[in-house]
Amino acid sequence: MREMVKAFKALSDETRLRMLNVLMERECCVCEVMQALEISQARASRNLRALYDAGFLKLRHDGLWSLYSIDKEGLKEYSVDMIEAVRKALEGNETALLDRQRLKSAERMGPSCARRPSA
Amino acid sequence: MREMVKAFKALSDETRLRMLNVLMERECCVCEVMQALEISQARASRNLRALYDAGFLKLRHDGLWSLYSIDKEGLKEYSVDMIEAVRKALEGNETALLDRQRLKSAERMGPSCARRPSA
DNA sequence: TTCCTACATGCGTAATTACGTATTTAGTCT
DNA sequence: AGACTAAATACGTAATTACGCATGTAGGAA
Repeated sequence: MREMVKAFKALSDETRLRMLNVLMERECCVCEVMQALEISQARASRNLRALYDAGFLKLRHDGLWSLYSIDKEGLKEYSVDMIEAVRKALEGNETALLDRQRLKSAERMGPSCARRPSA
Repeated sequence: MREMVKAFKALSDETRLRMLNVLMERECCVCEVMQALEISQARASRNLRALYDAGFLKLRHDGLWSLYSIDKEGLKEYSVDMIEAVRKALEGNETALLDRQRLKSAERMGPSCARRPSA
């Protein structure tokens, strides 16, 4: 769950989407991304790391360089069917289970909102 | 592009993911969601609206009630293959095109980072 | 009309996020 | 060793986001 929030948060930024776009071309070092997007080095480094932490990028080191590339498996995790992905991310989650439970019991108990129009 | 950022932003919040989880059960009015998640009315209303604005929910009004339900088509837009979804979201985008161009021309011109290790 | 309910929203505040600048860390070379 | 380069990060700041509280809006019933 926390994982999924982090993943979506990583994708909800224009700079990082542009980075994915560039990395689709090929594996890049930080300064290539920085030049391609015309952003500062610190900004490139930080945003690449965010994508990496969220599981969307692979990282390998070659001497002085940090080489980032797309982790297709990481991206695909949320690809097949987002509805199912959300459900899966929440189904082991205690809070989410309670949410559903409370929704269902509300059907029987008729709380303050019992007069809800029938679906 | 702005659309996609907004969509991911809407999904990058625990409250809203829990809402999707509950709405998978069935269409709900605001106060049902509010009760299921045990959150305030204002919070429920605002976060449902955020999901709606991002294109993930459908909304119909029945008298006094606002009934939200999952818009499966909206969710599926980002479902088939997220890699392709990102690419599509960016391919008409001028900035993104420039990003790619700069990346490619860097190969030829050998800027300050010309000594990048071969891929 | 008046009252009640369901929902939306304006406002202020606290928390989070993004970024630039400057610095640090670490690999490479002489 | 010292110089140079790629990348990471600490710090301060501005912008954004999420929320509670209070209020506003509108449908329905009396």
